[in-house]
Amino acid sequence: MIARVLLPLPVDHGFDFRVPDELAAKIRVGQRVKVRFTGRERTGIVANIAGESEHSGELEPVLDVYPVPAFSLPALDFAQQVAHDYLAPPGIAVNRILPRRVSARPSVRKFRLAIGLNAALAALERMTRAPRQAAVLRMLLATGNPVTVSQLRATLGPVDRPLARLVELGLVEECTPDQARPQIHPFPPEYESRAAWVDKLPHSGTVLLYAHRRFGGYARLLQEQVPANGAALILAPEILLAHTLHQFLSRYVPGPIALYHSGLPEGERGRIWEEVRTGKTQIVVGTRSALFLPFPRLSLLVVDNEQDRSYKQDEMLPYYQARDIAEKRGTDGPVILGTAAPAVETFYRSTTGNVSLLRVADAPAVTVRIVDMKDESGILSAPLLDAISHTHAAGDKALIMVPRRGYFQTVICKKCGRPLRCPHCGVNLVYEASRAQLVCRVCGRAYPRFACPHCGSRALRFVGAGVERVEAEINQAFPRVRTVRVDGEVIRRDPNFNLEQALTTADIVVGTPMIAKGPSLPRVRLAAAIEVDGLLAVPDFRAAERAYQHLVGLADRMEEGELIVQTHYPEHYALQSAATGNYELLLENELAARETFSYPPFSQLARLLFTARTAAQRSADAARVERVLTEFAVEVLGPSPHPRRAATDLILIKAKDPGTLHAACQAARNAVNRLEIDINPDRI
DNA sequence: AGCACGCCGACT
DNA sequence: GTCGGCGTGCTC
Repeated sequence: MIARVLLPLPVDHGFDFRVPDELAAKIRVGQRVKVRFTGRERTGIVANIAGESEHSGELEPVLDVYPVPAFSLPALDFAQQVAHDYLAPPGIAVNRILPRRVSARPSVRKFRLAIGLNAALAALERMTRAPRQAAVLRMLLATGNPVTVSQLRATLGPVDRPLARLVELGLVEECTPDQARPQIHPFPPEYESRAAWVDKLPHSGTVLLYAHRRFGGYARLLQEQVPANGAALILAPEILLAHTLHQFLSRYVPGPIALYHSGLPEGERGRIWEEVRTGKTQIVVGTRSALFLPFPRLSLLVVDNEQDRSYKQDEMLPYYQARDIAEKRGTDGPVILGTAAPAVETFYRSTTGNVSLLRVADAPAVTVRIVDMKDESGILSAPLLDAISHTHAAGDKALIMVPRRGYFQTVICKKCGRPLRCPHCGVNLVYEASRAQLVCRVCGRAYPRFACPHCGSRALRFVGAGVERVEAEINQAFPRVRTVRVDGEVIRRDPNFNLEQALTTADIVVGTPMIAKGPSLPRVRLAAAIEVDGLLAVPDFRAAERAYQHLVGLADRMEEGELIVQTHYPEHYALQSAATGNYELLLENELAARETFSYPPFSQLARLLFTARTAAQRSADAARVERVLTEFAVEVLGPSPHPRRAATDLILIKAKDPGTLHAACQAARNAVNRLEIDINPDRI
């Protein structure tokens, strides 16, 4: 008996190992095993079990079998299919997808009072010499609901000792998973009309659900259309949004709902994985990685905010597009692609047949005003300043979106007119206001004393506004308004950052487009998009579409109110489309442009990244690949240097159909060594 | 991925 | 004359 094992190596095949008799009864396809390979111990996934091997040499024995976590057969097939479709080594893919271990208990531990309210109050009275225990008890009393340790820690500091003592005294107890579930609320009447689309939903196939405020409908779907033996998976593009959706659905849907994403501790992910495989957990809310969970049968699959670029995995192999592979995941019921601003490619598919469209006319009560900046001076237009002061006077909140972090967009030499670039990376430097220095976003080098590297001049001009500069301008114009800045840096420092929470103490949020994602926020009555032209100018064929999506997303963060769009190009179709709610205007213009230049949906794209060390080697590799590609019906663009990654060149290839693209990429892979393949990239 | 094998430049 | 660079190929 032999086992074919997929090891985490950049090769396209598995390796055979002998199964010793004592493991023969135990070993199963999909399990993780320990083997000795090239002299060292490694773990891999069993892809096959067979009588004998075709390998001619001696076989090493399987050393150990780990029964859990394990792939189910369909889940293993799916993972291998994805690896194949995206030309990723199957061993790397399956070993990344399967969690490494299973923890016994949830890492998110919740505690609640073990005694009645009055008894707790009495205990609190007596607790004069244990202030920390008293604080914990007080917080549990105040919330009434189970509280997580991290919540306690966030407000009270270290709580492990007092908590343990309180449990010992019998005043507090740890919740079982069932007890930790929040109370189920009755479905609010105002959601009924928003959820009406549920009755019109087809029972199978891919559905583009073009609607605002979709959460209520999802809750109803989970209640009504998931059979007792079925399961449902709901995807959100980011961890934060998955959290929000999970919280919402947990309030209205009885039964446990698991949350699964890459940010969870490994053992926790393994625990949920096994609960899903054994059918114990039937409803999961998660990010793209949840698509690989081993559901025995899936009755419903939702990809919410299908247009979001976060569905593209582009940090590590396999570089898959979750929205696309969701349709290959296989369900008994429908695959719902939910959005209020459909991706052009998805909407186009709904007009050509294989996706059905369910469109709900329910735009929120937001008026859009486009301000022509040709008539304005400064960064904040007069109408915006006016709107801010009115909003603030009414006690309402505002969101200001700026497409760039930092202070200025760039710094230009007054003498020779060139933007200041990093001498090492060749990309434009950005100004870091807090330390008054220029920094390179690619390599991180800082230039505290700056002069033009080209002509040596010290006379510089700072152009374009970033989030920090807009925040400063608002603080200057409205000294009494409390602002909060939200960008990647803020989130990195505080991963638990919560915009809704921040708005309880702040009046205005100034942030990058990340603030344009998520459900509506209470009391926000004004939103503004500054320097929208910067979004439209991004060198990417999807730039206009993205600008449109950001504007719709920003408007959707208000139940009602006004969106102000500042631009030098007020007649641009993407802005007009967002302002009037006329999606077809965007669609027609985009489709025309993409047909002309042969971009998706009229072609299939792949990016080939050449990563050989020397520039000479990279261009030799690229030339070789170009020669190979002449055999295929593909268009080749480049090579050109990668805009953000040092020592990387890229070629873009366009093909008419996925099959041709795949074959061409395969040939390129075989032609050179240092090559990464990114099929259907989210940016070009 | 690691590791060995193999062919071309600066050194005890 | 060797040490060592990394391009190429293989590992069950």
